[in-house]
Amino acid sequence: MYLRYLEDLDTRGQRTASSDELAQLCGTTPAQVRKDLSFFGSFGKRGLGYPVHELTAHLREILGLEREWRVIIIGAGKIGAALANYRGFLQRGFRIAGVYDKSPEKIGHAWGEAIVRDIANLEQDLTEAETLIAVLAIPADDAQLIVDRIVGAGIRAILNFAPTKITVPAHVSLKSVNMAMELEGLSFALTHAMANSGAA
Amino acid sequence: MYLRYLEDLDTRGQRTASSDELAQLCGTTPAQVRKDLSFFGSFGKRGLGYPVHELTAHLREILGLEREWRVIIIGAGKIGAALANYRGFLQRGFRIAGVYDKSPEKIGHAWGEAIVRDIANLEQDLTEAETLIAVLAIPADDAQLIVDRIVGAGIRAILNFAPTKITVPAHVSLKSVNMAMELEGLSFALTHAMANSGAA
DNA sequence: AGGTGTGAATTATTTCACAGCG
DNA sequence: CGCTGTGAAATAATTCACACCT
Repeated sequence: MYLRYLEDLDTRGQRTASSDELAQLCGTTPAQVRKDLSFFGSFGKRGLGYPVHELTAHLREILGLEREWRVIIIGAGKIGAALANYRGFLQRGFRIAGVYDKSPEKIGHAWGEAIVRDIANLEQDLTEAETLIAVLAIPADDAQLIVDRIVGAGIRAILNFAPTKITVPAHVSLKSVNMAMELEGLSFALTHAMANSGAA
Repeated sequence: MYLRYLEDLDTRGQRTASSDELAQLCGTTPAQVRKDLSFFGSFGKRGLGYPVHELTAHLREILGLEREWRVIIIGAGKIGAALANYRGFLQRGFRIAGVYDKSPEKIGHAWGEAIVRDIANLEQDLTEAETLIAVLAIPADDAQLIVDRIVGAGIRAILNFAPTKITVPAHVSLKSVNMAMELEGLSFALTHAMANSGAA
């Protein structure tokens, strides 16, 4: 999050930013900003704030964004399409290395830059070029099966959009996004008329 | 999350579930399950566990899912399409009440059940039928502007997919999903080879 | 003055452990 | 017995507040 706003500031040519300013942008507190950043090092200058450009580079380094990551998308449905076209990915060093599906109607069709490949080729393709990240955009039923396969084929991180729990070995990182659950959270908030201070 | 798994158990005809079992399913601890549920009431039976069907109903009630929510989708791009087609929404009581866009090529075209409407009609439409939830699937640049408009028109909860911070008044609930940020989290985990225990 | 880095104090969350009910 | 509900204990996260640098 800090990186996002620091990049904005950097683009606008701002040289330094105080913890106060970053807190405002990110919707948190100055103390929080200082604690968070100090966990990784001592980047600020007393009396001045944090050097925007330098800190941006530091955070990129910390997040492992200096290299390019090959990402495969599994599932050439609507969600897969949305993800493949999402500019944010390329801009931040994530290259769509392939899109896979199992349905014959989709295999072979061009898809943005890529061509939809048969999911049967997966293991083969993954051994040819190191690909560690997979985005899962398939129905819930197939999810765990596919996960086991891609983990077996060497995938080390998964971003899951299938609305189901999936299990991975300890050496694999997993993040899940469940859109229905997000809406239910909003339903709860509306039902209980809770306060919200407008954070992002 | 509990609701999701309880519904599964209910469908399979299971009558009761212990905090141990729920913890296993949800990837948490039995103590956590009991604390969480006890916050809302005393649903379990000692020696037996929680009555699945009954608890499911309680949670639906708590989450405000007994009623139907009208949801509008703003932005008829790829992400909007993915969301409009997402079954999970309807299954859980969220009815797509309209899809809006500003681009003339898209307006008027059928779109699943709905027809893409001109975003200029927004205020009008919203006053005709109570609609409190909006899903934002538009580019970052337009986001805050649109948010101000829909909030002005009476929207009280927003699920934001635009990769930018948006600000809302205190009475409006906001959840943001930032896919690039999720991937960056995975990049960090890979770079630092952290452990992960396979939670959902 | 202006603003970081960081121990100490506070507040929140999670886990423990056990009394008590079915 | 088995398993919940819940105070008490242990951890974790956030905020305070101030020494210290520029």
